Order: sequence, then structure tokens, then C-alpha cells
Amino acid sequence: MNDRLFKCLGDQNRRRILYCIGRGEMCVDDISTCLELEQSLVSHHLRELLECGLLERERRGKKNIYRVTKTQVLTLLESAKELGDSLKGCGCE
Amino acid sequence: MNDRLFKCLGDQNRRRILYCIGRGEMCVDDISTCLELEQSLVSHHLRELLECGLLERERRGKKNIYRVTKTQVLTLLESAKELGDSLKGCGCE
DNA sequence: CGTTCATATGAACGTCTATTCATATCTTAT
DNA sequence: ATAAGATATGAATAGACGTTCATATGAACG
Repeated sequence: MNDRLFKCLGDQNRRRILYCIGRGEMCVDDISTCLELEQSLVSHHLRELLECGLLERERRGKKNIYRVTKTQVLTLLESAKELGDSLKGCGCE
Repeated sequence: MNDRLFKCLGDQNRRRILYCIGRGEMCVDDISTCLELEQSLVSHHLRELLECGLLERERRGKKNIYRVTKTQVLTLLESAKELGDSLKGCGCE
């Protein structure tokens, strides 16, 4: 268990998407242009994040708006970043 | 960046190894029998954890002793666990 | 030195995963 | 109803990853 969460966060583009949305909300196209990723690719990743329960979706007109449901994931990413940085200067690139 | 760390923690067996060693130290064979994993497999995973900088190795006689260098990773695993649990009851299995 | 214990390494294999391309779906406006 | 905008979906592909098996390495000890 927890495997899916880690696998989900294990992809850089998905983490970028989470960071990008942050505590606000965004539609697919905005994320797509913001991160310079293909719309289709973003959609696929959003689906995974959604199924993991990290995001929620809301229809608003033509657009689908995404929001981070569990903001804990942002702090988790932050701690991971700190840990990752502290691993840099120890012979392991 | 940070990609390798997440990928590393993305494997259940590697997380089990980290938990298993915990704040103590263990040799390969102990981990192997403790987790009921092939010695070879454990060795491969230890190598990855080592290269990520999460573990350090020490030769002691015939044995190789492994230790968790960055205990922050244990707390990180803990927070991830909590987050993962909170994701269970929201329609996403 | 040869043997045994403990571990590392490399090749091989199947499986999972990210990405792309093409197309379908759904919504609003004309 | 048709068209255009916005997004989702499915197939296909290439590359990465986890596991296993067989073998190599290294240390201690007779």
C-alpha cells in the first residue's frame, strides 16, 4: 500500500503539475501552456493525480478546473525537496 | 531533480528495507531473511538506496553493514503514510 | 592455497510507464 | 444543427524498472 501515491509522485511532470496548481485552481490548457507540455500528456497525468485523490475536478463552462484537495501533499513535496538537497553533497549525484 | 529520490522511494521493497534498517544497522543477509526477499534482490535495492545517499555501508569482517544516513527519510515515509491513509476514503481506491 | 561464507554484479526477461498521435466527447455559441 | 473550443481517451511505441538466475568478488580461516 501507499505504493500508488509514491509512484504518482515519482514522476517529475506530475510533481510540476501539483506545484503549478498549488493552492489555487487551473484549467488544463493553462497548465499545458504554463509547463509547456502537450495537452494530451497533461490530461493523462491529471487523470492519475485525480485517481490518487490528490486533485479534484470541477466543470465550469467548457473548462475543467482542477484543484489540489490534499494540501499536505505540497508540504510533503517540500520536505522531500529539502531531503533531496541534503543528499546532493555526499558523493551521490 | 529530486526525481531519483522519488523513484527510489517509489518501490515498496526499498521502503520496506528502509523501515527494516530503521535507526539501527543491518547486514544484507539479515534484511534478506527478515523481509523474505532474495539476497540478490536486496543487494540490488541496497545499491540504489546507497547511490541515492539514503544509506551508508561499512565493511565489518565478512559482512557489509548498512545504516540509514538521513533519518529524515523515515519521517518523510511517515508523513507519506498519513497522507496515503487520508486518501483512502474518498472514492479513489 | 583452497574452501566457505557473505555479498555484489551482470545478463536476460517480462512488465510497467511516459509519451505521442489520432480521435472521440462534451460544452457553448452561431 | 453545425461549428469551434476544451478536454478526455485509446492505441501504439519506446524506454525504464523489478526480478531472477548464474556467476564473480572479497574476506576470513583451515
